[in-house]
Amino acid sequence: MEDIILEAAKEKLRRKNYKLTMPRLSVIRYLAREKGHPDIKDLFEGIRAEKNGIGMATVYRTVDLLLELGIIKAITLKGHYLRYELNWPDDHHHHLVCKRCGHVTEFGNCYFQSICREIELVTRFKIEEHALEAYGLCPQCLPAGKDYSTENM
Amino acid sequence: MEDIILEAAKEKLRRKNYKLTMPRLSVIRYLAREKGHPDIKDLFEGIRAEKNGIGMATVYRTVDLLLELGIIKAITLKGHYLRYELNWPDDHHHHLVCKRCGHVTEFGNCYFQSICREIELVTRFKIEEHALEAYGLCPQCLPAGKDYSTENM
DNA sequence: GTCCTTGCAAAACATTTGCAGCACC
DNA sequence: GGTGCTGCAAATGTTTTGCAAGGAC
Repeated sequence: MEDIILEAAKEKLRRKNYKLTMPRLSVIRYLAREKGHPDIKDLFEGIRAEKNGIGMATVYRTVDLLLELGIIKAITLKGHYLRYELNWPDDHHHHLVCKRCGHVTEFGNCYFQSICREIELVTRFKIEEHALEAYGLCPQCLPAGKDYSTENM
Repeated sequence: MEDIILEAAKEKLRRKNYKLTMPRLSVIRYLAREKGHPDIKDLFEGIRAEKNGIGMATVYRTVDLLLELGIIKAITLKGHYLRYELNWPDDHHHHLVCKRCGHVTEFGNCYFQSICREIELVTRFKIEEHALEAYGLCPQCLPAGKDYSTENM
């Protein structure tokens, strides 16, 4: 699993004459291991904990590079720092965020493509990508006994 | 038009013993006038230009308060600062951002409610709100002669 | 008059840059 | 041995806080 990403990453780096160095490897490994959509500080602290000596500046530079090469993706959630995840091929999903504990879950059902052309005709934009985030309460934070009705959207 | 928001704002402020002061009024007026989804710096500079003397700290505090009272809303776009807009009642829309010039357009077609319950059943979350952002090229930035086909999403 | 609110300055925090030394072909 | 990469420290940029003075009610 992780190997697919790693091989693809090596290839993308090589193609632009970048090296697969320890910090770069660490960031990819960390993201492959931690499914929790860490932010830049989580990355820094997590990597520093396992392998002392990495600097904050290096994490910023590494993340920028991996983003640019499409090896990782950034997700933007309401009022928080950017969070990062690996960019698996053909993995189209969105995020569901618990307003109480902050836990992030992924969901795949996305019917945006089906209305995309309609919006393109109305706005005359050419749409290239999109992001959808839903906010609510996760099963753990949801008081027991309440049902799952949809309102206030 | 603007009066509706202003009256609602006054009422919400009064109810919590806050006053309708000049900076608060300026932020509301600025957002009513400028449709361009300004960020915090735009607000600061725009307001300072018309009425000298406002401080950055005040803009931060004002925006926080107006957000808390639901008088304005924040929108989170990829890799940029938070942007703000007035919170009109019953106005459900999303944003379409030009990747080249940064221009933000609104669109109203949103069929997320119809799949919301499906996602709630799968994830066991209770969904309370959502945000959808689309990124692409606006008509001005789109090279002439190209068509509006949908791909790479 | 009483609080709340403000602007300014300073503090705290986040991000970027410059650079000498290291690591890897 | 040349090139790119790193960690550190310093510079820069952003947000928050403390506080005395001013303003809304």
